[in-house]
Amino acid sequence: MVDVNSKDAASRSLETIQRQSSGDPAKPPRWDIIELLFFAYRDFVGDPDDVLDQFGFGRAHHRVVHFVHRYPGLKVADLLDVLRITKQSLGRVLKQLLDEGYIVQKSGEADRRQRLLFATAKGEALVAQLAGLQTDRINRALKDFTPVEVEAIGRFLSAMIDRNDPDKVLQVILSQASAKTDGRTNKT
Amino acid sequence: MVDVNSKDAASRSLETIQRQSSGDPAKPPRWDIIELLFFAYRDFVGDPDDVLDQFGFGRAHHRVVHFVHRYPGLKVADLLDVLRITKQSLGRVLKQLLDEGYIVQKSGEADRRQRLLFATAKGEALVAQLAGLQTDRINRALKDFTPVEVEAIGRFLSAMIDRNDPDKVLQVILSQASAKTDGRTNKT
DNA sequence: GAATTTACGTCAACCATATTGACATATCTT
DNA sequence: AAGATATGTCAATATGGTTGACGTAAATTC
Repeated sequence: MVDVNSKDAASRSLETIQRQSSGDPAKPPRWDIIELLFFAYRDFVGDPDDVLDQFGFGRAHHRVVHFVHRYPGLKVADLLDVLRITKQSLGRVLKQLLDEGYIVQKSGEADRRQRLLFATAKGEALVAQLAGLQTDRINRALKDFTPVEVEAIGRFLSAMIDRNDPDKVLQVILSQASAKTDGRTNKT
Repeated sequence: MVDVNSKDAASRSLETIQRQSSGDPAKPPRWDIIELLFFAYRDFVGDPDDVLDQFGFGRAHHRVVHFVHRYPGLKVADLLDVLRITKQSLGRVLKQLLDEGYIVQKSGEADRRQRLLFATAKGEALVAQLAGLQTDRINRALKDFTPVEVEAIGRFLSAMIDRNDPDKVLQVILSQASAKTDGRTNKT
């Protein structure tokens, strides 16, 4: 069992630490958000795992096929920026997805060195299935929230993301997110 | 570059998929939340990485020492529930943290088979430093939010977590989260 | 009190996913 | 023609996860 004197010991050490690290007791750690994020993400990414298993895939494959599906014509270099892994690491799982027909490559027209990536119907179906599971969880969670609250949640997640990031895909996502926010803000 | 006909192709294939998988066009995937969560969590857990590197540790060590610090007297079995890994996998990183003095074990008084885990001062300092980085990001993100909005964000994260989970630590966290919510709700 | 179950540890093999470093090829840019 | 860029590939290595088997001590049950 979790020791119920947790609160006791935790808060005692907390005070000590505050002074040690920053000397600013006005900025206590956000334990609540830190831990809620951990568990929320754990369960969120856990949903697709069983399905992926059936396909003989892992989370790496999910990430790749997801972003390729969502941003058709994505370059390999873009994908590396998004996933923040090396090309060698990407290579392995990308090759599997290509070999098994979830993704296809086309040479860029303007720059024929580029390999533009596209999801096949097979790839789209897989992404849709996985996104369906995650969407169900999200819809369940948002069931009793007002549109204004939902907007605030999106704005928070968006604000948690690094801005100084030359990631093309991220730019699209953030501009879409702020477009929605602007719309709502005007209405208010 | 991300192909700018993304929107085009993505929405075309989307309609197709909706009908395929569920036949319910009223439940489009929540692409926005799905992707915001991915990027937010990527950057959120990315903060501690550099510090951990300096200590010769990885994210696995972070998770272990974090929960031990936060819930002093945590049993090994509890930790396994929280982290959802096997004892063999936990064993490796736990042994390192014990050997290097970030964590200590005590036998349970009531049940002497149990090894209750406690963070040392060294362990607490590490957790505090890492939590400081993540707290900075959270505070930055929440800077312009109203208390009501912040409460909604916590409620959302909480609602994203599986309920049917006999995890003791999680029960504490969720009860704390709902306690806060209740307080605010009464005030409203 | 003996048998069984529980909590934990450990050995060993293996797998997925990541890394660094070196090098190759085709293509674009200068 | 020279150099830079986009991608692919070979090889070695690290981290963190898995399954399976087995051991020990302590609690529980019969």
